[in-house]
Amino acid sequence: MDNKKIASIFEEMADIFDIKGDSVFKINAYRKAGHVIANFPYDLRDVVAKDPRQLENIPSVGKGLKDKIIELVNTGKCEEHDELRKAIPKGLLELLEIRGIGPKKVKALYLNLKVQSINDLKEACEKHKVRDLLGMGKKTENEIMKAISEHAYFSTKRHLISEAMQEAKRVISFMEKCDDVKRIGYAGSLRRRQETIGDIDILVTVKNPKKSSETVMTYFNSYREILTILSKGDTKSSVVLQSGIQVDLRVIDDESFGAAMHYFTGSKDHNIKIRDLAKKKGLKINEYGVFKGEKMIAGKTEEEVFKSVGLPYIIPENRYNNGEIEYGLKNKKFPEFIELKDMKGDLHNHTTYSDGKASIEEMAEAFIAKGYEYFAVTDHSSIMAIVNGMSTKDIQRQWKEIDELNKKLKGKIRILKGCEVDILKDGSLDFNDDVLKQLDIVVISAHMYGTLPYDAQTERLLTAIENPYAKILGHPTGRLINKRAPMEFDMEKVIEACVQNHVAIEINSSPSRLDLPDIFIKIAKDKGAKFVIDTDSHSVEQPDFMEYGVFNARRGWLTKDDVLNTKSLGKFDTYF
DNA sequence: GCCGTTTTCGGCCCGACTGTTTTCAGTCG
Ligand SMILES: Nc1nc2c(ncn2[C@H]2C[C@H](O)[C@@H](COP(=O)(O)OP(=O)(O)OP(=O)(O)O)O2)c(=O)[nH]1
Ligand SMILES: [Mg+2]
Ligand SMILES: [Mg+2]
Ligand SMILES: [Zn+2]
Repeated sequence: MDNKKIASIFEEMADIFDIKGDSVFKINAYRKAGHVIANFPYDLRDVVAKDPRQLENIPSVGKGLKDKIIELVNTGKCEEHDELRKAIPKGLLELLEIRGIGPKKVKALYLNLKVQSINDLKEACEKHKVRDLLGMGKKTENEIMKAISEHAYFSTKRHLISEAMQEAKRVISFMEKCDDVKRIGYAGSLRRRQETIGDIDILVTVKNPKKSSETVMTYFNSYREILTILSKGDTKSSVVLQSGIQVDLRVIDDESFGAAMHYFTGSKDHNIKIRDLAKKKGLKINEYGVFKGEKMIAGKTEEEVFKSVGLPYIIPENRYNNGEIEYGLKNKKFPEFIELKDMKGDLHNHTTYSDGKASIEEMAEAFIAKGYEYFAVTDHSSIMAIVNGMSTKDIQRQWKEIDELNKKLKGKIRILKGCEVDILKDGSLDFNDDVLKQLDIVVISAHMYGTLPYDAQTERLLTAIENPYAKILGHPTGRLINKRAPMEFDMEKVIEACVQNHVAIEINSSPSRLDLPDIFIKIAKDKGAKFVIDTDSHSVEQPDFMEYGVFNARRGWLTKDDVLNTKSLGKFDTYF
């Protein structure tokens, strides 16, 4: 019963309350708690074991949910949840996945037509029974049919940020060709640089909405990659692209740029909190501006919006209502978070010596182009035979090549000798000490035995971290977004061991890893950890991934000083 | 169900689009 499971139970309870028609505020409370718990960095099992009263300090958890969490942790289930599940057929919940179908329609379809699954719904539409229900008609039926086939065709998974970003840039360059567009930019989770992206949100401003919005919308809907147009109005249109990703376009008066960008960047929880603050000050904030009565008093820039509620500018990466607003109100100023330009090197990369696609020299050229001072070559160790892991002979041959290249590239870049050495099942490392002690950089990574039980996994990682040659803990959870779940282990213990043993924690920038995950970065910093931000490059293009790691580091409140590879050679090795 | 610089009750963000409606509910952002 980990945090994610507890969160999903509260979210499911919210859905069932919703279908039953319970209080919308209670439903929101369950949903919010689910969301907070899914992103809560401390393991609730530990909180319950140490001091269950602390649960009430979690925002959105009060007396009621505290008891439910305790029940879930101790017994593995929750009585009220079980009763709710019995109260409705299981298949009703999957109906909510269909676009345009919400709790009210689910209830009506079930009560009137005995619809209990997506299949039932499809049949009901085909037999034209849905159109007879109150509030539904022929068009509703058609839309549902369309939405069902879309649901069957496209995966419901969230998108990698790298892929969403590419798609967004194509849409934006198309939209830029429309003369009526004044300013354009991506918003939503993409602008917040969230680890995964649900859809692409794009904001367009125009000089004269009355004159231009229709033109802009029509132009948008002519984009050749569009599969379906979901909606089209004066200010807003949603479409689905051939690739299955949804694009939401919002068109607003350029005078409202700041308020619109703030609204559309979110997150939703951040927006709600900001609007609530405004309300308490006698103001109203929406996407058009900040209003005192009828009068717009701010909204040209995001800074104005924040200022109206007493806040300094908050970077998009941090807009989650998970502490940034309280901090801003109190301190009026944020730390200077790390930036991409602070990076001086990359300490985890692969070459043709294992599963990389480029030679050491080609990688060196790629990093020189980035303006770095140094990079480490860290190919796989021998147990990773499936990715051509290196034997001792291989790595010795590699050292020779690095020595020669370092002579050749002197003054341009410095290549460090390293290895991504596998953590074996017992926590020992996959090279002997003779090899390890000659390396500048030892990244220790677990690629195998990812499904060991919680305690065994924790012990294994601790043993590896305590190895005197270990320098960097590579992609700590081992997750592959949408493909492989993170390993289960005691994250707090692992972080603490890294701090004690002076092992830097990697923030792996590869978009399918993003590991250490963002939610743990801040608690690791608070425990005194040092970090490296690496790309784990396997080709000359992948050094570009660095920005994704930096964005996550910013979300984790890291400054330059927290990250070793913002320092020059010789300035960070003392940590290891 | 949660929460408190209007503290233990009475609020809880605010708005666009669609389809069906004759004034708005449902869904979504
Ligand atoms: N005030 C307010 N703003 C919202 C609400 N829902 C969405 N927004 C704003 C903030 C969101 O970041 C933005 C885009 O909505 P999305 O549904 O696309 O969410 P977002 O991009 O944050 O995450 P995603 O990766 O798409 O799931 O619209 C809401 O209920 N209230
Ligand atoms: Mg979005
Ligand atoms: Mg969206
Ligand atoms: Zn690697």
